[in-house]
Amino acid sequence: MTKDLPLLHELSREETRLAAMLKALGNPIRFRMMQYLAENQMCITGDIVAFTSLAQSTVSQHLKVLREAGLIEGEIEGPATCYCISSEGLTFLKTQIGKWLPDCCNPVTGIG
Amino acid sequence: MTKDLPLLHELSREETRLAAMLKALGNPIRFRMMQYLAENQMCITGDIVAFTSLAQSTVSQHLKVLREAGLIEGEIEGPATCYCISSEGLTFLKTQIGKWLPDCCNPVTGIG
DNA sequence: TTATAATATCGTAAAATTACGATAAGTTGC
DNA sequence: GCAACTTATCGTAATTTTACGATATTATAA
Repeated sequence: MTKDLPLLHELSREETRLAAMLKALGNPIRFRMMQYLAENQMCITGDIVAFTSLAQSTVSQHLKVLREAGLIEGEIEGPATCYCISSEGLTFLKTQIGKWLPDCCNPVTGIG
Repeated sequence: MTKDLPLLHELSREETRLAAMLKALGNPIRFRMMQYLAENQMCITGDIVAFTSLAQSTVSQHLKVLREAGLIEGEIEGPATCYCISSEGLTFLKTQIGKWLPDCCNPVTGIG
């Protein structure tokens, strides 16, 4: 599962999680899905399928990527699955990005 | 160049740029390269090649991705190229992520 | 001009991602 | 039990990404 990076040292656990989140969000469709989930608070897979005009299996696959990255949470609601944005995940993302590379290019002061 | 998203509406210009940055940073090697550039303020391609144990052409390709995402800047210094983190780019990234999905899961208060 | 040095680009093979249809798995109601 | 409904997973083709060696390209020095 964990591939060796051809670098002098590995990323920390937190850095690895952050990079995985960034990778998941780097896909425009998943990026847009997150926005849709935020707008609607929560929704079921079928809503997103209707929203995207993608095949149901494709949407389910994208949701799996977002879920495994810890960006969304899914709960079974009867025959459907109800997805919502993971508050913990989004907080982690914003916190980590906010303090990322602090010695360089501070976003408030511009000093770095 | 611009692919149509199979979604009800496209991403804005800023959202598209943000997604491209996230995609570039989603690769662990490029993520690590950014850290290395931040640690060393700036460095030439050869430094990163020695740092990573990747082929020179591969490193050059990754640097191109980071540069096209607006995350780093390269300046020709004699026969070499001197790279540094783009202050504007990193500021954009942090600012955009900071205010992304504001109606959901505020990182400070947790209300949303 | 020639040689050296550093990097970018080209061509290509391997790996990963993306998307789809088909199918399986689960829940609800009869 | 069965049928209807929703979603997840499987198998697979097309595309993209990644990595490499080989080859330009550009700058410096003699």
